[in-house]
Amino acid sequence: MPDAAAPTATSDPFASLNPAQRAAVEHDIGAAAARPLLVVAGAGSGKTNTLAHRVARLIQSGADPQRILLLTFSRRAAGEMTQRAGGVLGRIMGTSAQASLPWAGTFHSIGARLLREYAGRIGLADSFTIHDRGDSEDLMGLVRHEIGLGQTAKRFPLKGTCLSIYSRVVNTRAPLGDVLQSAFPWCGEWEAQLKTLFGAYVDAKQEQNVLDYDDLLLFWAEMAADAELGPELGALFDHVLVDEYQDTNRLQAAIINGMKPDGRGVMVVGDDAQSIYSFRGATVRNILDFPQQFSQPAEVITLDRNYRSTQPILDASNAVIAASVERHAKDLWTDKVSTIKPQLVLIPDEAEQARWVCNRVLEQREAGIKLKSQAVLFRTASHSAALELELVRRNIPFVKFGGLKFLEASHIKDVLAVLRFAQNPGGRMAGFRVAQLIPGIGPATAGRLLDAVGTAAEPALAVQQFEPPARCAGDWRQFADLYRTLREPGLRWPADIELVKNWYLPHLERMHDDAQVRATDVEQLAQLASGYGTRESFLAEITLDPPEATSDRSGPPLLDEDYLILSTIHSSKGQEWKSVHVLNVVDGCIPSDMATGSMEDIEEERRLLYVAMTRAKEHLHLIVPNKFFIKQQAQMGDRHVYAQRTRFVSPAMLKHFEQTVWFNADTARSNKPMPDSVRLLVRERARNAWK
DNA sequence: TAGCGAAATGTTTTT
DNA sequence: CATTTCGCTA
Repeated sequence: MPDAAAPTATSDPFASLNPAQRAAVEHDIGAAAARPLLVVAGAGSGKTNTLAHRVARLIQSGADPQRILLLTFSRRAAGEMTQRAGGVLGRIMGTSAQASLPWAGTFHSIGARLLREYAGRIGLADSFTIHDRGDSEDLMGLVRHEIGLGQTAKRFPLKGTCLSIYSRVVNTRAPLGDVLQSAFPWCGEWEAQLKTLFGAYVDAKQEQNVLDYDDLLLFWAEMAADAELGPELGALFDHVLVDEYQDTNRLQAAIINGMKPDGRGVMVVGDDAQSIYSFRGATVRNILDFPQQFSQPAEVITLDRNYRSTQPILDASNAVIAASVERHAKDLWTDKVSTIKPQLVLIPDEAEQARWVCNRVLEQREAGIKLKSQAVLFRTASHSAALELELVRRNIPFVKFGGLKFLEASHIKDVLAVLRFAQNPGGRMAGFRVAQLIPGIGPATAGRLLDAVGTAAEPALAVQQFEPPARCAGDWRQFADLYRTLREPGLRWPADIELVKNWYLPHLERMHDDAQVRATDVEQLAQLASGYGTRESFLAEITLDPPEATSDRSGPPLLDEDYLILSTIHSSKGQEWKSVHVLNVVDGCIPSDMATGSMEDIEEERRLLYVAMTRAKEHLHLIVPNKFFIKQQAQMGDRHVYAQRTRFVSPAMLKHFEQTVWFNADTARSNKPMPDSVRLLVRERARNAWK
């Protein structure tokens, strides 16, 4: 986040704040109880900084850091906030001691912690494991199959769709019928069957002692709504601070409301203009309605001074967002003058787009902007494919955020499944996967095994005694021994993962040609694991906060090495760069043609473009390829599509942009030859990365 | 019933 | 196009 006014060492650490930020920081300090507070913080308005100062100020005025609940969007944000608050605190108290905020984290991770602590009280075994999206889908698929929805006369929604519907129902707290009508109209006819399916799905989860993402919020909300537990939970915390409030859903609002019905000590920060997670059930209504949500009205403070971008960039961004329908009105302003307007670059096609971006990135690098200070943003992970090829061809190192995850690789899933099965023998998805790693064991045998384990008092014993088909007896012995060891109480983490690794590697070798590469990943996972205290916390954290960046073929960039940032717009949230390129700013990509169904969808796409644009500090380029390649459904095959500039940049807004038309990047290159020195340097670096 | 080869099928964003 | 699902054979 923007370092608004980076506080300098002065007698008053709050002197650097502007009046609005200061008002937020000082809100009801010294009063008997803080009234609820909504801070509407525009992009780049020093939101993180303000929140960190607020936390420091609370602690300074006597609040107990152990009793501050700080809910952030990602763990990275939580870490940043803790660190900054610690910094401010250090200056106040004259110590360098870190403010330790034990209750800082995402809704989901805090939920997992609370549930673990309260498990006994709500009839949950505390050995529960958490299903990630993939596991949840698989379980949904299994249940779907079991109750015979697989072969209905007309096609029944796929498991992924079913899970999306279920998740939306839970997160929006809306009746199934409404959700189907508004978000999944083509599934409307299946309402009754879906209801049965979801019931069975919930039963399966409970039987197996597993929770999915939604349960972490749902169970927490249920506790908060309980007459006895709700007040008890609320009493754990004197202050509840929520970041990125525009991206919370109704379930999350209910959690806050249940814990703090009078809104005492509740402070939320967000920007309705940056709400981009409605597909996850987030509703902009949360922030719009917040002022009236509690038994007493909330105070509202608006931060509209932007410390990030130049005025021309803000002018263009303001123009884009001004067209949206409902919002807390605010126009961002700054005193950063500049004569450089954002560029709107018209380009023939995607290949030229990739070349143009590479040229421009290198040019800017020559001009002193490090690769790390430049980012390329796009709506969909696959939009960067052509660019990635070009970057690799030119040996420009990059790291990509969003899109495919480490966690989704099958070999990583395998290893985690073994650990999960050891942690929670009732978790069938994990057990099912693990058993089938052994050659000779398929779905049927695996099913028998799980039945045996499920009814046994001592799971390890059941595994020992299980009799698989004779031909896999040897492999089976090895697994049974591993499992027994993993279940032994004396085992000290991370010894577990070493054992699993040794057992798994031979299987990996047998199953995959590229076992080498995969083994490296497993090794990496083991490294990661050693950073956690227990198997339980490792499993919980890794599913709730997976390592997010994937750096493909350009080689693993060393930490201190310079590399370009590629990111989906969603993953770019809260970040900033000196120079930002936005790819495919055309109708069909932004707004995505998947999201042109309702007006709300389109509004969200507009905000998405706004978020992308407001990431830029000095240089902003919106690139509009005239023609782009589309991998369409079988109907017409792959084909080129002629695209229009996005509808969100209307003709009236063009005055805010400098338009550039690029017919052919080859000609362009001969006009502006790319300096050889750069190419050589970058190549050398890339090569050195392997030495 | 395991495991392989053939056919269909569908594509956003993420905790 | 690449993954998942289906159906067949050993």
